Amino acid sequence: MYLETFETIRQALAAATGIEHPPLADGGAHADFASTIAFDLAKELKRPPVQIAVELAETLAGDSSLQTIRIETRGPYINFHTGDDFVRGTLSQAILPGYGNLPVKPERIVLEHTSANPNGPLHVGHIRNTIIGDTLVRSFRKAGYPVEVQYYVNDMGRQIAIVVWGFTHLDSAPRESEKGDHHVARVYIAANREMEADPAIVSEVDRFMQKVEKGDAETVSLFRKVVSECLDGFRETLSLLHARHDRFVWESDFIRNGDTSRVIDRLKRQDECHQDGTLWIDLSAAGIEKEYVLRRSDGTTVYAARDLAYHIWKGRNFDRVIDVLGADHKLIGSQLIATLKLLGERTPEIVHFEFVSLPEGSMSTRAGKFISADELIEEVTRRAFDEVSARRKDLDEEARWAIARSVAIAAIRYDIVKISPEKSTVFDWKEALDFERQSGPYIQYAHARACSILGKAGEFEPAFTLSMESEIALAKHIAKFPWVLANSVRDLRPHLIATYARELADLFNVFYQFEPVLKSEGETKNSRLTLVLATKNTLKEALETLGIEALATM
RNA sequence: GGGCUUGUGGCUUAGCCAGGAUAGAGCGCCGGGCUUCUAACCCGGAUGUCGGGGGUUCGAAUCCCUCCAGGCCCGCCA
Repeated sequence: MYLETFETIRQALAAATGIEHPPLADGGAHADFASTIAFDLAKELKRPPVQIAVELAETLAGDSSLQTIRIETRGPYINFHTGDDFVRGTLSQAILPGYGNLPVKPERIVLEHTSANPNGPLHVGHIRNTIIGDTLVRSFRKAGYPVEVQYYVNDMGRQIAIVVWGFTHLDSAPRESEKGDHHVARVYIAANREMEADPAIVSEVDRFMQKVEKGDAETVSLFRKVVSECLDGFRETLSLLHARHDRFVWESDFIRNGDTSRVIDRLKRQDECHQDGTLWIDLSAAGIEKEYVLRRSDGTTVYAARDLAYHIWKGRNFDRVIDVLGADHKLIGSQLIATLKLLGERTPEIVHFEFVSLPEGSMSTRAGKFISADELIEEVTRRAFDEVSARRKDLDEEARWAIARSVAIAAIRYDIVKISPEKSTVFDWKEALDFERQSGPYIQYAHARACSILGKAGEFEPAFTLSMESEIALAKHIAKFPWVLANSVRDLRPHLIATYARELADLFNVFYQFEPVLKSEGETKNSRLTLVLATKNTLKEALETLGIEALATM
């Protein structure tokens, strides 16, 4: 109802003023919708905006498409108030499964996220990428787009060569029940220590890199083995976080299939391409002064070259290419885009997020300075179990663990997604372990409360007569869900969904506090039950878009 | 040094791109509310030079300039 009503008013405003895109916004505390168009016209008509607003309001009142909308002016502002039909329309949509789904679109999207180097477990910085990426994937799918999710496996970088050196030169047996990614990290950290002590090892690592690029079978299989071991660990962690990739794309494939040398050959024909030892691209025309090196003087390619091949492949197979990358990739992201433009290829839309650091400083896999996602999940789950156990003595242990696991992921995902990606953050255990307001569990709890009421109510006849302030406010917020989803997808900003879901839970809790449902009667009871069902459904859809389970009980 | 980015009550933050009506929340603090649909809840109170300064505008947290502070980047790493 929100999107439709918004459009109706916008068109009426356009018709009344002749302005093609009249300003119209959410009315906030003042109204359902509001326009400041009188300010714009005041300058043009050289008349006071208040007068213009009054006249415009009169014209709009005569518009047949706005019959159910109350129009008033407040000084120069024109405010629009929706009526009963808006609430009725909203609730009848919101009680249906899949509420918020937007029309199916033909554009196919490939979205790449996480793509951490397989040299150690995912840590609390990496999962910011995962959670932003996965929430975007879910949002896009709900918004009607077919999406393929890819993980780009950097399987031939220097870090992996270091790991391989460690596996072949150090005591590298896995420990009892050690996850593959943690095992790889241990060897990687040890190998780095050895390298610091003996710089001669660097040339041995270089040899591994040359051999893998040439396709030396034994070396390739060594690389594959350690990378696979690490990826198995990643998959386990990602699955705990409810993030799923459709495809893992291996970087080395773009060497083997010739795509990398093909893109370099194409670039050689460009004036911007220079070969003086290294092969590099001059992107100064795009405002980038840094040389974009694609090939080393020893003839091996660098990451950037393979990344170009990967992006060309994505661009040719999909209509939109979206990458979620850390802010440290901003420069190379713009270099990548500038080079793809040079070649006339499709360019990616890149969502950058800022770093997560620890109170003692930035994280480093090499130095072993990080909090792994696995540790985080384990600790938060333990705390959630204590919390559930304290509240639900009626449940057996297995049931409590099940709720705790779900609550823990809700807490983690929400804690991360609620912050705008452009803010750098310092990881804080206290916040990670907070299950109260502005948390994932808080929203899950509102959903569980709604489920509880509906479970006790049994069958009922939908009704739409709402009159209390908290009822109307809740219904009007439910109306905004498709609009918020559309904005989130348009701006590539998943945290809008997080904010929305929290506000919805807030409004439901206020309604819950003041208006009894099961103890009310007749039309009022059915209307409140309808409102509770609509809320439950919207909370569920919003939570699932955030990758959080909508628990029926907790 | 250059580039990008962030700076909003004690702490965490929304709002900024597409400028408008008293700057929203949460934590913490103070005071209330469970024989009532799950208190992971709700209500009330105190707390703000929206980093500083200048500018544009009828109007600036929002746009521009400048300064200050934090983060990130500036590899033949990825």
